[in-house]
Amino acid sequence: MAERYNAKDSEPHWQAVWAERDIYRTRNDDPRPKYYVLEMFPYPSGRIHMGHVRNYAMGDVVARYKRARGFNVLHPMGWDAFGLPAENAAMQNKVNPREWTYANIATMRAQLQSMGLSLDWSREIATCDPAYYKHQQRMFLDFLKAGLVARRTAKVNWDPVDHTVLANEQVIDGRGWRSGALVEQRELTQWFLKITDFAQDLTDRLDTLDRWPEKVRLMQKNWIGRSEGLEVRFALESAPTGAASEVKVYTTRPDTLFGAKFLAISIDHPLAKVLAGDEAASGLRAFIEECRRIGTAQEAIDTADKLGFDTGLRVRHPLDPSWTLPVYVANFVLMEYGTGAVFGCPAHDQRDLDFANKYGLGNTPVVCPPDQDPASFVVTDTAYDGDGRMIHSRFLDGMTTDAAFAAVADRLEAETLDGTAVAQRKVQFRLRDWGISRQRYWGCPIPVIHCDACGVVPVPVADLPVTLPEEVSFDVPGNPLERDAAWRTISCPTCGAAARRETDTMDTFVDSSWYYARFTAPWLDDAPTDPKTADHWLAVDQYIGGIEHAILHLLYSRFFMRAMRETGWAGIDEPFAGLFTQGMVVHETYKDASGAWVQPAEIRLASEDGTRKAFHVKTGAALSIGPIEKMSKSKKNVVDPDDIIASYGADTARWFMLSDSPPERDVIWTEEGVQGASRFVQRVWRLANEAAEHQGSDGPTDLGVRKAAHKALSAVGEDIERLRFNRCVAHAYELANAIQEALNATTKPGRPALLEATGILVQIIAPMMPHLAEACWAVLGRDGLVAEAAWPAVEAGLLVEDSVTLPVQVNGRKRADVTVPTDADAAMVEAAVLSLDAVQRALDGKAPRKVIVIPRRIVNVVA
RNA sequence: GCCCGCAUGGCGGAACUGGUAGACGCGGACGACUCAAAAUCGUCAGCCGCAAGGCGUGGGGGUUCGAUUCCCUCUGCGGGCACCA
Repeated sequence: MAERYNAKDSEPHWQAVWAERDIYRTRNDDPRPKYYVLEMFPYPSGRIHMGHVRNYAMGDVVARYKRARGFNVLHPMGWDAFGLPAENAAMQNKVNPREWTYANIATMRAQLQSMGLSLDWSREIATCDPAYYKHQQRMFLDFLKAGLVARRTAKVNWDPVDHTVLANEQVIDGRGWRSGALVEQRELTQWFLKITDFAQDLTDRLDTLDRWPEKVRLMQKNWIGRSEGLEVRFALESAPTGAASEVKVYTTRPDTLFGAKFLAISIDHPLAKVLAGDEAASGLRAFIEECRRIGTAQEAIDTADKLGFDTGLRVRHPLDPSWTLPVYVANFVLMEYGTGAVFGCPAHDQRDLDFANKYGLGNTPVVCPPDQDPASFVVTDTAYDGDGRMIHSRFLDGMTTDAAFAAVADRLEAETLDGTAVAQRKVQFRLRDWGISRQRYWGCPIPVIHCDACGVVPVPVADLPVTLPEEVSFDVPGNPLERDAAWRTISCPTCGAAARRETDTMDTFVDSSWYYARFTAPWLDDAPTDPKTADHWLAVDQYIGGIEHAILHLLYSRFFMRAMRETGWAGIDEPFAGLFTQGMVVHETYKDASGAWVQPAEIRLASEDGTRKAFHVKTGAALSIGPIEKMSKSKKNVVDPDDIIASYGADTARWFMLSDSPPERDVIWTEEGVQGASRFVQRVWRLANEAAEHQGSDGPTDLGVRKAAHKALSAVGEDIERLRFNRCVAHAYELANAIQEALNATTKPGRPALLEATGILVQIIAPMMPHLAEACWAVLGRDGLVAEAAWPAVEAGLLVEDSVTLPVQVNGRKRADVTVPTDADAAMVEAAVLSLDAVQRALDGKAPRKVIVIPRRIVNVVA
């Protein structure tokens, strides 16, 4: 009798063997076809959590499987190591952010290594390492030279808790993505990466990313927000001094131009500023102030009423100069989108209708819905924004909305005002440039110098990296770099005069926008990448991570790859060919009688009267079982991977993470489920030992167990390719059941057949439970390591049966089964079916009208 | 408000491009082994019904010889965007 499998001894042993033989090191000059599998690298927060275990277990299955399939697999790991938590820790615990970060990295690296992941640790990178970020600074300078960087004053999102600026993508529901603080709008001079230069390409190429989840592509598409419209010039009847003589308006609905009732401009529109500058315009100034007061907090915008201020100015209608419209300054018009001015067509835009109704501007419907009578169609409280036929629109009457769009665009593009076209077709995007300035210490310094004489001067490449000062204090809020006079002060590289360093650091999303490219040659000292090597490995064949990066990291990386191509650091533009977004790890919550959360480690579960009950381990007190939620410290429903690995082993944790739910869905962590996984570990170990000891020549059950093995092998291969790990697990269980059954049978299979089947079982589970597989492989007497073994070939002949049992339906209702040769033709099957008693009984004397035979599936007799 | 997605036993889920719904696991019941327990092995189990049989994939309708799968509609849940002109 074999002893119980002891993961605690076995796992470190095999990890040492792998490390000693260095089998996961990847060579760039390996001639085999490449496969790059990557999981989103972690932020070194302190300890890994179950989400990491799930993510990295999935990636490891793919890496190990592809290796067995003969690919040269790149599977690296690193650390997204800059960021605010290090500064917060510094403030709270008086530790240096660098020391804090590197200590966390050491802890987490050991944790990941205890999982037995097949990672090439020789390529490990940390983004806070000057050896990494100096290349990032180099690329920033290249981008600057290539015109992909802008410095400008803009309204930005200010997080008052973290004391820093946030990009639009980092504001969730009006709050900072990290601090949760209500974001304010501030006008600041900032560095921007010009992601909008690629807006069209970023949206177009989404269609080619056929191995991305549809959901993510759609989210990015909506975020980029491409729209086609017309930019129309409205001439002012009389322009105030100092202002332009016209107002430009961007519209996606030029077809509704005859329904226009007013023009509205943003409070930040140049015309509004000119008007507000007038001595007498105190009313307008007060209005703008009022809007600003309401407008700073995002939350207020959601509930704010439409407010307008009549300027008294009028503009000429572009299609009829004798027709004039009033010009309002309105709080709902955004300066950042389009031209900062809109024309209001109340009948066909709800927002315009609300505004018009409030200020008594009326409405004229110009699009008649298909189911309405043009003579009687009116709009009162609900705008109609659908398609239809044009009415009350002069030369457009009777046209479809699409035709009217084209007709208006054609006419206004042909007409001129002061010598140039009245309008032109334009494409607009919702996407804004990526503001990367952060007023924080623990980030990559932006490598520029501010000189009073020369302006903004790039740091010479030879002077890179611009490193962070070692000694920092966080006694006062704000950016320590700004207070560090010694660090800040520098002479101008151009004129030599006293100058100062840029004290903003880069958004940490910059760090993670190119790490996948750095992994291809992380040892390079004089360049971010070797472009040939980068192009060899990229795109990443399979990228795996959380859905929360659907826009942020994944969009930034797509931009960065393009910027790297423009500056010669790579030749491709899409970094991730295959993307998979995994679900979260969730867990039940528990509360004691006082309503305090209790963590799972302190829980004992029991079944009483058929219902699950929870008790406190120490006090024995009954606890209430609450809803299943994402693991979080606040709800205390967290399970520590270290605890699980210590008590069950890494293989059990990995197996359970892959087993219960489809990988894209949330998985519920349960104690029972882990125990089930643990039982299976022991079961495989027992089967391997029994098989190794099993004697006997060929037996009658040989074919059965071999068929089961090859069927499972074939299915698992297919399912790993499609990342359906839960099905792989099910197939492994089925094969184990079949082997068990063969061993229990009175006439047992022969030794060779049993060893073959068990060997296949071991290889099937190897990508998921590599330590156990290695131990079983040795027990079975196989050569070398299963981690280096080739994936076994499926014997196709074993997948087909000689005969099949088909269900027989009569009028769609199952009445019998029929067993026929697999290659039987329809006529033979039909004859066999009609001779069945059950079928004749069901037909009840009626003649069959039709017999439908779906080969190897089903037979349906229609009477 | 707009745009997506999802809904299957007590639970997690499976079902290839329309072809036996409920694989596999968890939980459950029973049996074997044991002085006993654990572990292990085996048997059973969608629901109603003694049975024959009937009903069953959120509700209603449709297409089809046949629908968890396709179409329409309603309900519920989840996600994304949200003054974007």
